[in-house]
Amino acid sequence: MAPTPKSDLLQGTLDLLILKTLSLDALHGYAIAQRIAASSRALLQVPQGSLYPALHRLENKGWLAAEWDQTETGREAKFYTLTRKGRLQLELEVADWKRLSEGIGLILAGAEE
Amino acid sequence: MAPTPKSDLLQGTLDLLILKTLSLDALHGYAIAQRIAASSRALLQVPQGSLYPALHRLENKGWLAAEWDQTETGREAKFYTLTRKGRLQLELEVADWKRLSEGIGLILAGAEE
DNA sequence: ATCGATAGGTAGCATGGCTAGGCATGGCAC
DNA sequence: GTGCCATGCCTAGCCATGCTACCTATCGAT
Repeated sequence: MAPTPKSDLLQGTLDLLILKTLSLDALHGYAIAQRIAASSRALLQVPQGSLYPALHRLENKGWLAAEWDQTETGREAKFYTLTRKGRLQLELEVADWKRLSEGIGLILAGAEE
Repeated sequence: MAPTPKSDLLQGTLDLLILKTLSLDALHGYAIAQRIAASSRALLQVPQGSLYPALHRLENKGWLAAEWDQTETGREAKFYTLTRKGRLQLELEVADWKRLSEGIGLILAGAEE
């Protein structure tokens, strides 16, 4: 499949990815990772050991709410939804990302002054 | 000037910025920070407490070489140049950055599957 | 004389993702 | 029927990296 799956992403982007993904659908953790991989055409892959701690972190910050429910296949899973604070945070992180990627883009383009 | 100068950038991008900046010119540390700010139209700003340790780190990894010289204004300053290894590393980091920013772009665009 | 800009540096902290494990269940192939 | 893979959740401990907050020194302009 991908020539270099290359697991690690940059610090700080994981929250953004999770928040954005959950802004479209309430999902359980495992499905979040799948959705991120699918939506990014496998460019980004989130290892479980990064995902679950991140979900707990975001929940502690009040950006996500969790509840146990059943998946379509009848299994128990913890579903996460964005809170109002989470939506605000998502907007902030999107803005930060745009600033950063624009800045880096300028520099990589070799813009002088 | 910028509404939210917002100091901190994402972890992992600093090396890329330094390497790219030095790929165009040999510069001393202080000038690197200025160049990054100028090239990014002040979107990105590197605090000294991040910059100097990073330069030492990159030098230890063999990606930069340093030597003391004089600035145009006659001051002593430590000028850094990219090594061959540094150029290779730059290519890697540029590729990683593209993968990441493309991936995030897809997700923010709401691409499904 | 003093202040801002130029130029370099350090110590210590906090964050946050990774590796590497573990646990449990369900469905499918053999 | 049993063994394995996918699904689903989790934690401990490490380590890399950038940040804040300092310090030092020189130079030019006020």
